[in-house]
Amino acid sequence: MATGIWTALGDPHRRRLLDLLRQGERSVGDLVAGLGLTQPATSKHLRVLRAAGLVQVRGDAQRRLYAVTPGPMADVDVWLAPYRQLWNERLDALGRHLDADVES
Amino acid sequence: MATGIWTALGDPHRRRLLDLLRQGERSVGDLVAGLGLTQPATSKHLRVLRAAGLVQVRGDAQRRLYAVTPGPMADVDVWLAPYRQLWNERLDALGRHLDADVES
DNA sequence: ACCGTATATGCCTTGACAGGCATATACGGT
DNA sequence: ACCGTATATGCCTGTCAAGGCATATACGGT
Repeated sequence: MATGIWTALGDPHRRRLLDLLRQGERSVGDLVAGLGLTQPATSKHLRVLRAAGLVQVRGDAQRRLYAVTPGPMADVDVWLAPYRQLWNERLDALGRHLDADVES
Repeated sequence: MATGIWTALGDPHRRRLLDLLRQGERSVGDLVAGLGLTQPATSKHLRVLRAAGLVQVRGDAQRRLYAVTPGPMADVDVWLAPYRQLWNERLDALGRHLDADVES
């Protein structure tokens, strides 16, 4: 059940992997090239992402095609939501402040 | 400049701290009680949050009152945005699928 | 000046994680 | 059956972060 979504997203390499996968399915080889890490290291990151439910795998002959499954990110989004409201309030306040400056 | 926003938010205790601070300013003592950790451990978490620009401190006699400054979370939000679009598409697709089922 | 309260910092141990290399496994082609 | 390609796993090492305890610092009251 989406163990460690934050941990999974905490690593920059893994975020980069997801960004690469946003363009569509990619083989591990492609991802290795895109990451600059070794193949084993890349595979391990993919494992973490899979465990977190953030990616899906599909076998294609000896290749494995990964695709992003963003569902679990909703958890992060949900946590973030109340704060989004907070920082929007502050931006609004800033906007009003600037408007007031202009008017004065 | 908001170093390690993901790292800062990665720890559950720190997220809990932020959730506590969402209600308003709190002293370290209050936060210690709310966390269940020791006071030094709590202070260290607060240090990380401060370094990430997620909280602000204000001195009040010997107490230090912390308040949340959610600005840096926008970075996370920005990163998340394209995926939000992705999972909304999927939810929409699911919705259409269910509608189709209902219609059939 | 001293003391108590509130908070921060230092030191230490432990556990988790990343990444490299070597190796195992999966699979198709011949 | 064998081989090459593609990917996963095991093992090892270094790094880093968390949390506990002891201690330093800040500050107000007396």
